[in-house]
Amino acid sequence: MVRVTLPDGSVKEFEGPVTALAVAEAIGSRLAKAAVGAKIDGELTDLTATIDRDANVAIVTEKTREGEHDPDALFLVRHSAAHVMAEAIQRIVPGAQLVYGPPLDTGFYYDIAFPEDRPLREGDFEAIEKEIAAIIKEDRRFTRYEMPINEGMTKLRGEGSKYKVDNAERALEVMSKNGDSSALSWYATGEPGKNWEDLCRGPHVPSTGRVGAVKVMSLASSYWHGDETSDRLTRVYGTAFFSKKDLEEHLNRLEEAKKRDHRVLGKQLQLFHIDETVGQGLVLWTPRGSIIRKELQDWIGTELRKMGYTDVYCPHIGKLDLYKTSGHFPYYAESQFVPVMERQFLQAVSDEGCSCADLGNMMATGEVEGYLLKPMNCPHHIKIYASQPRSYRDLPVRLSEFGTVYRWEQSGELNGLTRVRSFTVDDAHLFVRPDQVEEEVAGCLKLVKLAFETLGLKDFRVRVGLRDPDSAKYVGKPEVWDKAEAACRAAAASLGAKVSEEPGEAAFYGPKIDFIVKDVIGREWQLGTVQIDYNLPERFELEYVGSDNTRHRPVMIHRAPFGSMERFVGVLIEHFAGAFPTWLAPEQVRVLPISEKSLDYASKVSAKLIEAGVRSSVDESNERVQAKIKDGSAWKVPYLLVVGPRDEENGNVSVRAFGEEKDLGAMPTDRFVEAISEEIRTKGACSVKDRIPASA
RNA sequence: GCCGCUGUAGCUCAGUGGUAGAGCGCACCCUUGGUAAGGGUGAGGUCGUGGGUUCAAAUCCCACCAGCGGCUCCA
Repeated sequence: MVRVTLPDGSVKEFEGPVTALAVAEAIGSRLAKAAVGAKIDGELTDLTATIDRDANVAIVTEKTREGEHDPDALFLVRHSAAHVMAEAIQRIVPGAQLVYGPPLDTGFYYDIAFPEDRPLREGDFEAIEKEIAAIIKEDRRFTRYEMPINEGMTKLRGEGSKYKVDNAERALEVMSKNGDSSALSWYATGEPGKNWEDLCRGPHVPSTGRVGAVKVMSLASSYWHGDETSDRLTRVYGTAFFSKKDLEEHLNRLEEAKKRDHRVLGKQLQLFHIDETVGQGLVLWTPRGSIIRKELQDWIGTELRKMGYTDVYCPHIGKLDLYKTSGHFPYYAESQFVPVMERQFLQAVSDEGCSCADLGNMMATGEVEGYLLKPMNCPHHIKIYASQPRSYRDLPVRLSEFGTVYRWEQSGELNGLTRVRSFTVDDAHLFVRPDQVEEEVAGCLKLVKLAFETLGLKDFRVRVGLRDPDSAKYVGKPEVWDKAEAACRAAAASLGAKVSEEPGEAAFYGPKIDFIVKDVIGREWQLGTVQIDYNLPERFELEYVGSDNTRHRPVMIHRAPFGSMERFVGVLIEHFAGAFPTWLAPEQVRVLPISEKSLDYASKVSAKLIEAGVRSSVDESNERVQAKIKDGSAWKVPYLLVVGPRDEENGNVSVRAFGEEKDLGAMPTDRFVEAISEEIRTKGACSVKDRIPASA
């Protein structure tokens, strides 16, 4: 007797072992038809899986009861689509060896080793999709079969794919760790031995016909086991849905996301420019983008003064010795710009024909002195702290600077504003007594929260970056690290957001709390960060005099609520899709005269706004107002003021707000100036729109 | 850094061995128009850079530079 408990709590009893499909049938024939898989005691399985003991069983169908895509169903369809695509590709390129093909959040990929003389090209996509369509049409059953380990390994070795042998070995390793069963499993699409098959743990949808719509998306390269010294593989990305309609919707969403891409909008809205003549990853802030950056900077600066920070300014370079003490040089030499060498050494080096390695060594030993473009601001700030004796009464000392740093990122990593080689950190370093750490960290987190909340950034996660116990790249004693990590954990827990702990993500000098957001194409970027550091104070022998009149070591807190201005603005561009809130908008108001006759009045209105500190301009073009509106909308200007003789007579402006289809009606110019000033001052907490009665 | 793809007018893109194209934008003229494109005329490109093949190269080949998608890295 097998008792099956269904998700609604009801129980069905069966004489003996049953398949999930039989359970579905017992519930209803429509459900059995719609079923693509099952969840047995929480584990996703094939519909043909046997239930031989009492269990909780849920039948997985395409959509949930609420009509949404079921993530488990999507997993099944994509995992199955990966098989179908692999078969299609092997039909087209017979020598292609399959490596690994997992489902992803948005689709799936298959890593494949292609013969050198027959690489896969994007031109092959059409043919692959045609084959896929044919395989789907054949509607062959996904058939699972198992083999004992020895027999299975013999079979795999006989087939001669080192990748599959390796997959099996890895699977066995995991299985033995879990004390799991002792069989390898294959899935044939159709009949084992007759049709195409792949070593796979499953599960899959019942048949290829259930894979509704597949699209081959892109090609990329990868390494076997992610190891760059190992085989290079071709990663074929695809996505799959149960229906063509869902696939099309997904592709449309991708199109829409592309329009929000900060690199696209940055060009379109003239927010920044990256010029290959200036250099890769070196951002030129154009006037419009500079306004956004400066508004953010002024705002956070005001908040910092309220919180007791003081501003400092530092040069962009420092002597190698400074960075030897801090630990940046030579350990991070590869991720920095090469040092600037003093002239006399350069001369000597060229005369003596030194190699790069020699030079590196000489710089490391101090035989040759040079300067480093600063990869971080902390060493300079530390020296400001150390420039005078400090009493416990002076602490915390909070030094802030929008400091520009330089890092030699790998060329393949550079990406618009989000990964660059020169960026400005909204940096500050707090030198605190040990008893002040908790409160000061809390203050830093409060600031990050304020920044994120004001801008409406809700979709982020918090990561506590801990040290990797197996790595030697960290400086400082384990006890000190334990203390700092405990402090980070406690502070993060107080945030009330989803927090994950990730070993290996710490800075080399200490653990950190990072705020991470996703961009429009799903890539994650670290923005704000708060880091507790017991190590640099040690390395630089920082001190303060305590109430006991003896010397003590301060603790440092590194923090940057935005992270870097470049990355933060990049993320904001995507967050707002280029339509910035009024207080940040490069152009806040554009006045559109109905004809040349109203040009004077338009200029007067605009002058009034500018006088009140609003960024305003007049569209003087020889166009009809319709065209001016279209143009103003394209630039995503928050407010367009249409003015004609009618408005001039009454001292009015006719207001049109970005994103509103209809105009909001006329209002006295002075009142508009007042309203928008208020909107800007409150950073959008109140809006011009609230003050205008909608026009009839 | 590695693999793949791409590079044509300010922007988006077509052209694929035989004298360089479109739309938008820009300039000028006409139009003086009340809420998402009024009309006309014109300027603008040694086809990313450098080599090579060819009677002839934007087009084919090689190298480099840059961008894109990944991988790897990421203080």
